[in-house]
Amino acid sequence: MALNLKATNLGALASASEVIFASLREAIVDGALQDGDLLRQDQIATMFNVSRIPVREALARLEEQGLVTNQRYKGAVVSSLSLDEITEMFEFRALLEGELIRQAVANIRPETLEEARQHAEDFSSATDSARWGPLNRQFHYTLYKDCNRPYHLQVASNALDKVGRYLRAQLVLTHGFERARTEHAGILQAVIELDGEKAAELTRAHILGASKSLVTFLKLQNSGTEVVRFV
Amino acid sequence: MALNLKATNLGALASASEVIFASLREAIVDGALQDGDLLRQDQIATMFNVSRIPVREALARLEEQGLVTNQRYKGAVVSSLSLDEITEMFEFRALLEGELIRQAVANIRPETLEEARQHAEDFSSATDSARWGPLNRQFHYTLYKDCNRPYHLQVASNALDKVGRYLRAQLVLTHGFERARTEHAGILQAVIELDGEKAAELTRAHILGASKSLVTFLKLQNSGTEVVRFV
DNA sequence: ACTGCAAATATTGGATACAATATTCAAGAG
DNA sequence: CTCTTGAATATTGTATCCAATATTTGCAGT
Repeated sequence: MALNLKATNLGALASASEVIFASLREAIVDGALQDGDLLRQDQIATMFNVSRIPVREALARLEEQGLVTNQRYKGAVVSSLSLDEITEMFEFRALLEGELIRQAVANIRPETLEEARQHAEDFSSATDSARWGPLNRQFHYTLYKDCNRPYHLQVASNALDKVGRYLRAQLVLTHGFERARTEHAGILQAVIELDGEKAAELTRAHILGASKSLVTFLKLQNSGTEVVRFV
Repeated sequence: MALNLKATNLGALASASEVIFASLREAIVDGALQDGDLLRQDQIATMFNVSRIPVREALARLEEQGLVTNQRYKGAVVSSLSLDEITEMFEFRALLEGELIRQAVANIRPETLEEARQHAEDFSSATDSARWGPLNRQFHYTLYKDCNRPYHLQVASNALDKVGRYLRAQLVLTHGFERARTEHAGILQAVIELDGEKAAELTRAHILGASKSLVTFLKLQNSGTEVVRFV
């Protein structure tokens, strides 16, 4: 008899440390926790009603991802990036995501195209700026989906996580949103035309353009005395 | 009074979990621990004369790096890569390292050139095949050093770590060593000529060529019944 | 012998307890 | 008052212990 159950793999259910890791990660990526924020083991443990052991494991993982910096006997802080580091991250993304979309175009499926079109529309029509970041991500990563290169995708995704906060600032504070709308349309069109090279070039330009406007903006901010918390 | 001491930063000294992490990582990267090997917390803890707590943190970090796979309540095993995954890793390295060397050539310093020349020579003349892996790495990463892109470098280095074992197999078991000698000379020459584009192209070909011969070799092995442990 | 079950053992995940280090604060010297 | 210094407090790193789960072993029935 074929056992027809959608068996959820119980063994794979999340452990406490996994839940905490995912939760902290999300908070950092989308800005609920900000650069330099101190992460106290005890405080986090209390929030999740666990001991510090799984918290420490989560923090170790986050440090390995570069989202958190640990100082022995001092504690963990949310990593912050210098202007140079931000610039480098965007260059990295341009290199990698350009390649991703080129490969994806070679294998693109019609459903993926339709899905991407829908995401582009959702992004365009979103009025709540808090949703721009995730919708932007969905659009791009849907297009990359068919590239058939899981490791490339994961590395790209990690890199995006590290600048997620800054990217949101760019969308919200530098008219990045309006520009992204038209640039997304261009990328989508290139993919529809199955022109991988063009899609790659537009994607790189999209990312590097965002970087440029973000850096310009941050330089202006930095010339003031106060650190700006863009949320 | 100026206190004239060479102060070592005590706070930066390694914790138990860091030592264990580094140790396990090295063992995995250079093959002392092999694909599928089971890592028992208790056993490792005993070896380092500590409790399981720091071991668990080290394993969490290793998992985040992809060198180890954890199964809840079952344990951690050294990650193994399928042929497709190996192929992808080498493609990734080709993309990234090509870019690294191009950027490095643009900023290359004479000392770096001299150092790379020396490493190429050391590699060429090494008779102990156990040293080929590290020497190969030194040659390439010396050339990348001046690229001024620390994040790119770190990601490339992580990717190399994940295939370090397989790369060693390629050098030792497929005449990769002889080919690498001449290919290194070509890359070095391109860098000396400050031809970044050529250096990048040769580096990509070097990596993809190694991938091809490795995959061919592994396919042959896999057609047999036994898993081959190449050390 | 082989299968199915249950107790025994082994192993991991996490809580509690303690040691090592950092930070804060108050008292005394100047 | 300001600066130094040492005790008090806070926080992290690790050991020990217990709970949850997996694996192995022994035994009964066939």
